[in-house]
Amino acid sequence: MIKNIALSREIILNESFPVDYNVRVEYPPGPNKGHYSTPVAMECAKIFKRSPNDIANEIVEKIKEVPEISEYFEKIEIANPGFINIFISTKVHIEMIQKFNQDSKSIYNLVKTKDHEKKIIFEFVSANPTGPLNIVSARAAAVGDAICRIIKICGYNIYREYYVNDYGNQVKLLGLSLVARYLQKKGHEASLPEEGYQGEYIKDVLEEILKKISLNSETDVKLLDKTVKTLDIVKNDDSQWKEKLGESFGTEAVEILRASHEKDLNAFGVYFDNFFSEKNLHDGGEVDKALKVLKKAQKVYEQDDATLFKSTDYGDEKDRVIVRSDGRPTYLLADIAYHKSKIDRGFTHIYDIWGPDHHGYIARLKGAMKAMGFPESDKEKKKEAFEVMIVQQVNMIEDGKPVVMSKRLGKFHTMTDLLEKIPADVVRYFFLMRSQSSHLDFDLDLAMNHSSKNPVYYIQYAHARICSIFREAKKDIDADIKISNLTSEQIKSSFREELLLMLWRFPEIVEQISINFEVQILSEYLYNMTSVFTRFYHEKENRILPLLETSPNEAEFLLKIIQITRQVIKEGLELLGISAPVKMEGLLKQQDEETI
RNA sequence: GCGCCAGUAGCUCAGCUGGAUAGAGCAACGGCCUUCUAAGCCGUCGGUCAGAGGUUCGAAUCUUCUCUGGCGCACCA
Repeated sequence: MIKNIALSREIILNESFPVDYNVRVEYPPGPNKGHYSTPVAMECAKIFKRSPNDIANEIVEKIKEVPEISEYFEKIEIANPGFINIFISTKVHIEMIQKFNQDSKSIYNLVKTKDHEKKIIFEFVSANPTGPLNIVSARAAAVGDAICRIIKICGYNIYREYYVNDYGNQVKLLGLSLVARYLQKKGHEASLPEEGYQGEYIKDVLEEILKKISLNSETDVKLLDKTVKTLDIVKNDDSQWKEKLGESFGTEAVEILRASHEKDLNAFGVYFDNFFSEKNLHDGGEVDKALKVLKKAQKVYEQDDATLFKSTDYGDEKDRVIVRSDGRPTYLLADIAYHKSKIDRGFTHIYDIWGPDHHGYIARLKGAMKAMGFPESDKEKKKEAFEVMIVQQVNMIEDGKPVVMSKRLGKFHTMTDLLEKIPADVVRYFFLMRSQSSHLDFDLDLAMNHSSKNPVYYIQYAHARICSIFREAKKDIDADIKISNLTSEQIKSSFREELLLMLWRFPEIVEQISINFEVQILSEYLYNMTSVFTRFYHEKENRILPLLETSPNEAEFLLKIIQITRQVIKEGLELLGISAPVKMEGLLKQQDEETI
């Protein structure tokens, strides 16, 4: 609908007001101000040096002259200081109902354009494989997954990737931490390395490695086995031996942890097309290649035996070391190589979601992308072709106090902890309720104690109610209900038009999110739409079962409305990765027990 | 010191690329089950949008400064 209005306005505008202008269409604050409105006259006032009201008048007159456009508008009003308020006609409702009647894809107004040919890669979560997934990773997973689902439903190709930092110092440290735990287990004196990983999970990982050794006889495992068996005769201060064992342990542990991340994410309903290994990047010489590209672009220089990238050329506050004085590449260079691989693999749009501790990193990586010649921006959309989003931190609040999270000290709330306490549907909704770029206080007590008042249940409840009505009416929920002779009176009364208008917004909102990635708009919308539905539901005139006897025509119409409502809730929740239950009995029982 | 995110109702937060009377939920108070699920609905209470200037027809939104809070500023990843 927005598109139709904007389009019609553009036709009109181009005639009398020849200006390249993007017409905005908004939802007005109240029903007396129209169903849709546009401030375009006010925005153009300055350009043409005329009063907004004048311009608005002229536009409205022009619209009235074009019958194929004006038949969609019941009336158009001008409100001070120059808003054009549009009231849509019954014809629009009838056409929209038919549209929703077809397969669910057709509601998104999918016209394949050249824009749909772009290849998008979306990288998110990418947690270090040195410990269990934490809450921020869970948030990133929820947000990234929802954005991917929305982009996909809008007809784009999207590839989901997870970058695994299975290389470097942290892996070594992880391995040495395991060696220390192993020695302790065998009754030797051993202390964790400085900055080592202290979490309890290290012991579980160790057990799993040892189990693997006893079950498996693959070559590298064999090597490990041999090393372990000779342990007792080796002095435990033999650092060379420790290094070697640490390396094997580290490699094994990283794979175990990575696999557990994947498992946790799958349980959360999040899937990836690929897990991209940093180690392969190093082993395959890709890191050196990236360095060569930067050198060729003349964006590197040497200083004190180290190699630096001139990120200041791209607005960074200082140049960054990419090769250390001892010749080892830094994480940044590897990351540049990783992003180079994204370009090499033919992706035209590269999006990342990073954790809050990486925001200082954006400038330098964006600089590197430019240095490698990746297009700066996509002029048609407002997003750049390479965009990094930051998911801000999550503070877990328990008993009114923030819970301290630290991976190194082993005191943290993992994603698994969270999902044990709170159902995945609720966790997802909480993470998707607010914009990812702001801090989030996650009140555990509130999430658990007030779960029955939780907005996600409210939405699911509406879905269950609709399913229940169809059960009671003995109708198939997917039945093709034909509507005939719809009158304007039928639509206008008892919150019906309010609900319909709300429903027509759904594809508009989904499309909007596919461009700006602000997922919380969808959760907000679903809640508000559900609220309008519940009001509609409670109106006596909208009670369907009695009407089936007295006025089947009316009943069919109402069934059609709730059928579409159900379709929107179901698809909307699906885009957020949340289930749409047919019944809510389980929770009802729970609540009854509480009241007894 | 520099940078990022923020400061909106008692609490947690929405408020879309400036637009009309600043919105939800929770909490508090008062109504509504002979009626398709009361996990609900209706109503009441509650705000100097941290503060001060600037831009303009119009600012919670953009901009500058100040104050407050959180986080980040490695030849770690």
